[in-house]
Amino acid sequence: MHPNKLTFESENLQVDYISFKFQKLENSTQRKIADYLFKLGFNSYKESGKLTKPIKESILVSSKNKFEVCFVGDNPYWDGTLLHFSGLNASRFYFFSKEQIIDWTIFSSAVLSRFDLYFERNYKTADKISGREFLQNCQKNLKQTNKNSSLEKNRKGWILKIGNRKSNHYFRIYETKNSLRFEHEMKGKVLQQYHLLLVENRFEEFEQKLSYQFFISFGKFLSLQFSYLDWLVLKLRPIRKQTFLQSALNSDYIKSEILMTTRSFVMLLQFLTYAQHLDFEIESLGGVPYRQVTFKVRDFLEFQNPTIKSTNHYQLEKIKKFLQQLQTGVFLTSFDDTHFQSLVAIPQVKLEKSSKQKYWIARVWLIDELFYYNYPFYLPNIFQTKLTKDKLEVRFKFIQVFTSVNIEKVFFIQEFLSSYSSVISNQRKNNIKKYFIQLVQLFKEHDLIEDNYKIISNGHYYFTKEFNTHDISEGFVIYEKLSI
DNA sequence: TTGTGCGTGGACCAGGTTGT
DNA sequence: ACAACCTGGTCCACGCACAA
Repeated sequence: MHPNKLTFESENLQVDYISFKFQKLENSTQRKIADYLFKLGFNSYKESGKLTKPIKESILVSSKNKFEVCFVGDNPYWDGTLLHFSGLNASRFYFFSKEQIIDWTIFSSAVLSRFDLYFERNYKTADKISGREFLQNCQKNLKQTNKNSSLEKNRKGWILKIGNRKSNHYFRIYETKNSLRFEHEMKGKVLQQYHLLLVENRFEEFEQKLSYQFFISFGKFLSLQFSYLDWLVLKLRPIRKQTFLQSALNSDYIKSEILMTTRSFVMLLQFLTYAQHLDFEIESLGGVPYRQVTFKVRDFLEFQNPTIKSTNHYQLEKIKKFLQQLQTGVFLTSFDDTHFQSLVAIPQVKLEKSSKQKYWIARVWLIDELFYYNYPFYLPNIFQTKLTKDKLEVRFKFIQVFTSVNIEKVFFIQEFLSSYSSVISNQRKNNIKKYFIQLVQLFKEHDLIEDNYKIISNGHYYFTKEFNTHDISEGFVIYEKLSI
């Protein structure tokens, strides 16, 4: 399965409601549908849409059947009929659809009219605020926009309703026993486009589109800094609109501790970016397609750092060592995501000197899937230049903190400075702080961060619109901008 | 005079809201 | 549910100011 494909299963989305509409449903057709669904385990009921408290009448019911559907006819302002599958009934019906045992000719006069999905976010001990406080905060933010919302308490707990029930997109976030449930209700024209995908069994596309819609919709009006939305941030990063920078450095989530030198790790990041644009041949090893890329070692050196001569023996030697290290897999553990780790596993590296020419040629096998991977981060390549030790460490630290899960990025400067084993002068400390600020400016120019920051003083965080070196002696905070 | 750059307003679209 | 209506946002043409 393609890693960039969103499926309900991979995204942990549950189907919670499905309904179909019939512009005109004859009794005979209704009977036929009821019979058909009865055989699949669904009891049929009917209701009148006119009554506020509808009475459920049986059409075809047996105690053997565990599921049910409801026909709603006799509507005000409209003389069609709706067929509702609620909760588990919907998820059962969708299961049958995916197993391709639904005979869609029975439903030929029906159009998909509503589809609900939900995501369940379990409470975690690290959550700083309660679910209720989170909902209150969400509502506070929503009030500043023109979206209408209401926060109510029902017998199960608090529930935040967003949008108009009648509108095409309606959202509810509510408490359950040990989770928050994020529910999205889709209706109308937007949904009707997907009707064909469903009845033609094009589930990959169907689920891809609806999952995408689900994440984007929630992302549009929720403030992502809350821990209850950690799952959403992870989903949105790879599918957001990324302004592609020239020679962007693509990166996945990097661990807060890496077990190698900064220079080697930076070289790996550069190599992953470099390899994207190389010519290749596909070869299969044990059923898995690999890309065999071939390149001159000196070309990679030039890509890595255009300011040094590509014939620099010392630098070439370092790259060769690095390439040989690649196949040992020591780099993998520096990435947080296990799936990504498996993608950057490199089975083989070959170095050879062409007999006629004088340059070294490298052949590297990379998993082909890696090249279709939607990286969560595309960053300016801030390493393509000769860097002093301090500059390099600062730049790497910056990338490392930036490629963390939370959209709030906290830089502890004091801690960073004290990690130096030797005593460092105040002037040097000052320069280090300057390097950090330069990077903040650079990221701001690339529109990768919001323009409000925080500075840390005596352990407290203060909002600010700008800062300079003496404001950040303890540290500072920036916020990643997720444009969707 | 001509070309460039920027700011304004109107057309258009998508989306949500309202009335039946 | 549907159509009519409203709204906010984007895009582009147009025109103005300014420099070459």
